Amino acid sequence: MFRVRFAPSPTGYLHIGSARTFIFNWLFARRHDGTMILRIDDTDAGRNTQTSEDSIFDGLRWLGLDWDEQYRQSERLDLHATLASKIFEAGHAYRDFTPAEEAAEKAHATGAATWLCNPDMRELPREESDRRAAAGEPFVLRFRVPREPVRDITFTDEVYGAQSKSTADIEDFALLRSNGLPTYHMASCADDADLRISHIIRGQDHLTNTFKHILIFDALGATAPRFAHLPLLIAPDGAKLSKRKHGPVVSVTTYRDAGFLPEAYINFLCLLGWNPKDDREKMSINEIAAIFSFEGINRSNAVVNFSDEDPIDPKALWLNSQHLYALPVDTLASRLEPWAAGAGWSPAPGQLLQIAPLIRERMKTFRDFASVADFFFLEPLPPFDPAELVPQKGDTAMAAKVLERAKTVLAAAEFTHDGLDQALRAAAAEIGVKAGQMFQPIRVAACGRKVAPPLFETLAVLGRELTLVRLDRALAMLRS
RNA sequence: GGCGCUAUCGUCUAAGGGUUAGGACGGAGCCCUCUCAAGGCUCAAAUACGGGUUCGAAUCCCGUUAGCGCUACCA
Repeated sequence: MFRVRFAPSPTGYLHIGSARTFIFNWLFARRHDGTMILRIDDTDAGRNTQTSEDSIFDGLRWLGLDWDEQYRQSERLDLHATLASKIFEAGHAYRDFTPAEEAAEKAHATGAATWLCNPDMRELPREESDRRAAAGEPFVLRFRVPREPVRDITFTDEVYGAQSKSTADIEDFALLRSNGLPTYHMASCADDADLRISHIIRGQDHLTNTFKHILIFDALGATAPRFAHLPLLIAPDGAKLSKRKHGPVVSVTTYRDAGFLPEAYINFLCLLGWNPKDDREKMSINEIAAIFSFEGINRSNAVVNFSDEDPIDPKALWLNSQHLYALPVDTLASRLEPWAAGAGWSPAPGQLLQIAPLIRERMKTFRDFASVADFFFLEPLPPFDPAELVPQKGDTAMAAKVLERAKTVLAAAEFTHDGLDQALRAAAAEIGVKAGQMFQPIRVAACGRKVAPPLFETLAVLGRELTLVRLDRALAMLRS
């Protein structure tokens, strides 16, 4: 039985890289009927905030992906302490009484040179260590990285393959801070062992940490899980995505607020660093879950292609439009409701159902809804330049003639696609203008602009009464 | 600095010894067409560099360069 976990630390909002990590874990769990665990890694009390935790849940809720078990690291401190002392008692860790300031100074003094350990502390006799601890002297518990002799720590990453690192290059890292709280390495491994995590799927920034983690699992007498590291998401400038430097593009809420379909956004994220090995692009999460495997994950970082002018990756936009188009009309209509309300409109029952098919291929995201569908809801129309009413290769007189003729024809025509098609084409022929010259003034009169959905369907939805009112108003504009 | 990882069109990627190096987004053009979209077709666009191994290298090896990561009592 496979068990995986997503372990965010609540120190910001849900980052898109974190969201992707969650998704890949979820995919792996669902693919293998495994268990998906959400664990809040909140051992750094100083940096955690409730707001951040809320925004992580908000983000996950929007994505619509579930999990099976949930834990909070701060509620498991006893376990961490117990396992840390187990490591200490087994001789795999020692107390380092060096004051924090002094340690920082020392690290500074050596420049950026590799710091391995403080031999004085590492070799401190147990009796003295016990005595000083009993006297209340603060200490950091450090892992005693085996180095006599030096040996290689190895593991096989599911994505990156065979990995190896010499213990000569691993410093004696901290397990417990001087305030008694576990470090990330300690808490994470203790929980992973206790929760019997079978696969750790996380960002590649943890690849080198894995050697330390294997050391901890060994010291604990636990079998290390399998590891799968994911290539990172980076900015176009090659830097790691950060809020400070790149702004809101790194938050999933940006995409939610931009009117993305969560399923499309998930699709987009999946295609960053993973591919199905065929040419499929638009896929549902379930389609992906059915074929997901580590083999499809590549090893180089992926750029999220945003810019100052456009904070959204064009491919994400395209994928969203594909998902939008694939939505059944009634589903689309109901998804449109909040956006109509957000624009301040109150659609009549069934109105969105009529509008949806006319605008579905004209929206990249829901945010386009307001600008694409406004004329269905605004009455009267916002002011527009009467010159817009003039057709190609025509003049004001032609516009007026067209609108006059349209009035009489539309007063009688059947308001369906075919009825309007026949009536208006016949009218154009009668007054000697081209079809396009006939349609354009009517479109502008009815929609308030030149760019709109196809005329016949649009008029059919608008209805005879409103159409005639707008034709009259346009005619009046022309005459004034 | 040390250690680790990575390197195919602008971007996401396919091709794991033999291909005119394929697809997608974006860009350009054409077609379709009542405008705009959508759709169809076409074009431009890549194996970082240098050495090997091999009959043959994007693919394997070494080096260089570049990027990223780790090097905290952050995660």
